[in-house]
Amino acid sequence: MASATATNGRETLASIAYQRLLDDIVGGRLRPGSKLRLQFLAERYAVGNSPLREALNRLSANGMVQREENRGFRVSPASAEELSELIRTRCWLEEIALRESIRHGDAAWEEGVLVAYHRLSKRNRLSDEEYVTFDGTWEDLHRAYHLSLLSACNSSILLDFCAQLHEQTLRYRNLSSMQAYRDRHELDEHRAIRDAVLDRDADEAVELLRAHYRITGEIALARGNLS
Amino acid sequence: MASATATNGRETLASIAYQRLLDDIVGGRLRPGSKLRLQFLAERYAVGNSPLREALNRLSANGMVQREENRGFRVSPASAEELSELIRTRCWLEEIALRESIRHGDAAWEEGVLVAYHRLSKRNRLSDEEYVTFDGTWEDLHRAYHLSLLSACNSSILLDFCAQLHEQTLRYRNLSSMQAYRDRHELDEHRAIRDAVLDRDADEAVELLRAHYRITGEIALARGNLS
DNA sequence: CAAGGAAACAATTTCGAAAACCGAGCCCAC
DNA sequence: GTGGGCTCGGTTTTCGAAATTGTTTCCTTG
Repeated sequence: MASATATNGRETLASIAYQRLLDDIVGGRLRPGSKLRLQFLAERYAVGNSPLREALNRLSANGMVQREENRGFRVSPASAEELSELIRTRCWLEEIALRESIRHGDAAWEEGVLVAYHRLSKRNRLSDEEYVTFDGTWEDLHRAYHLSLLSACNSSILLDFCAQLHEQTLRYRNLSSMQAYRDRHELDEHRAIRDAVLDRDADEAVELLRAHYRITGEIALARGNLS
Repeated sequence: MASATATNGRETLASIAYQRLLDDIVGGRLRPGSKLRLQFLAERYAVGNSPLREALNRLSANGMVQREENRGFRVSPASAEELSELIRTRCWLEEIALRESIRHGDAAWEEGVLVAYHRLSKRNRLSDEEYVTFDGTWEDLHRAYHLSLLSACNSSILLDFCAQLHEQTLRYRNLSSMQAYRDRHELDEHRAIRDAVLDRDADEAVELLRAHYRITGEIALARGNLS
């Protein structure tokens, strides 16, 4: 998510805290708007004061937590308005990135899309228990697939913004009841997008991608309990 | 720059350090790629270890400094490639924001643009010594003007991204020799953009804005000493 | 002489405690 | 009754030192 960060050999406590905080916020286990007391977090993650503050400061810079001077941190609140703004913005940015990718992507990019889709679809068919892998969770594969579509846009900055927006919308998704997604045939949508992309049909691909996000947003809006 | 931050009454040392670091990096006084030793910074800004680390972590999340685990921080390197990527991305994002603003902006927005341009032009004509004001430096007014153009785009997220890109390009501008900008008639360009915007001529406004950024980029590229 | 490894040094990272701060409750004057 | 100031508990913010990690140097060994 953070492009300006090279993860070296030994991980630091601050980075571990960052990851776990991000997971808990995106996963909805830390509710929107809730206060993040340092003592509570220190017990929860078994790390000290300083690494926690570093992690929280990083998160505050990309919008996951809010900071108020001398009043500590809280999880960024969630609202229907912000969600629709998020999706609107995401559609704008990903349209650009996707068109550029389709225009400039080479063979390696095509193969990357293909592989990312393949992994996602495999993961989709198999249950968690059957499919033991190091490729990561379904969410990881899903993120990897979507970013692979955009990865040839020739702007790591734009790609980074898109990744941030992905994370933000993922939070809303996790906040709404998971049952809402039962009747969704996401894999079909993902396949259709893949096909349009590999056909280099930019207009079609963009339309499918936007519909994909619109539907996600509508489901989250309809069934979400945002507080 | 950071939307998720409410600046309350009393300022904290971390925020002061953040501001001063940002100023020094954007202003080019801390060279791209140079190591940011904590002891050095602590003396320079007369703050302790912890607030510094917090500031650096915030900056690392929006790309101004790079972080390497267990190896500290350094100013993000600058390169001709990154500059052109920056400008390309900026043109994409601001085109969207400007079109949306022109489409949705109300009377208050128009007046905001007008006032922002007025302040900038006033500052332009007068020297620093004559024009004593609390409106801020030329750079502040310049930023305020450009953001006012986009402010009615109905996406604070997009606006935030644009502000980040503005800051990044400002750094490149400051890295190149200031003499390079001598023959530039920026105010004319700003006025032309303003007029097109107030006429609600989106195509014209976008074209002028992109040209504005392209020229800035070319000057910085031609005359910049980026290391 | 090259390669490997221990030791000394320098920097970052983390901890524990001190200081500063906010908010609430309370008292008192008006 | 009401408003202003004061203290007090809880929290955040900051500091100084300890622990950890990375780096360089120098010595030994093959």
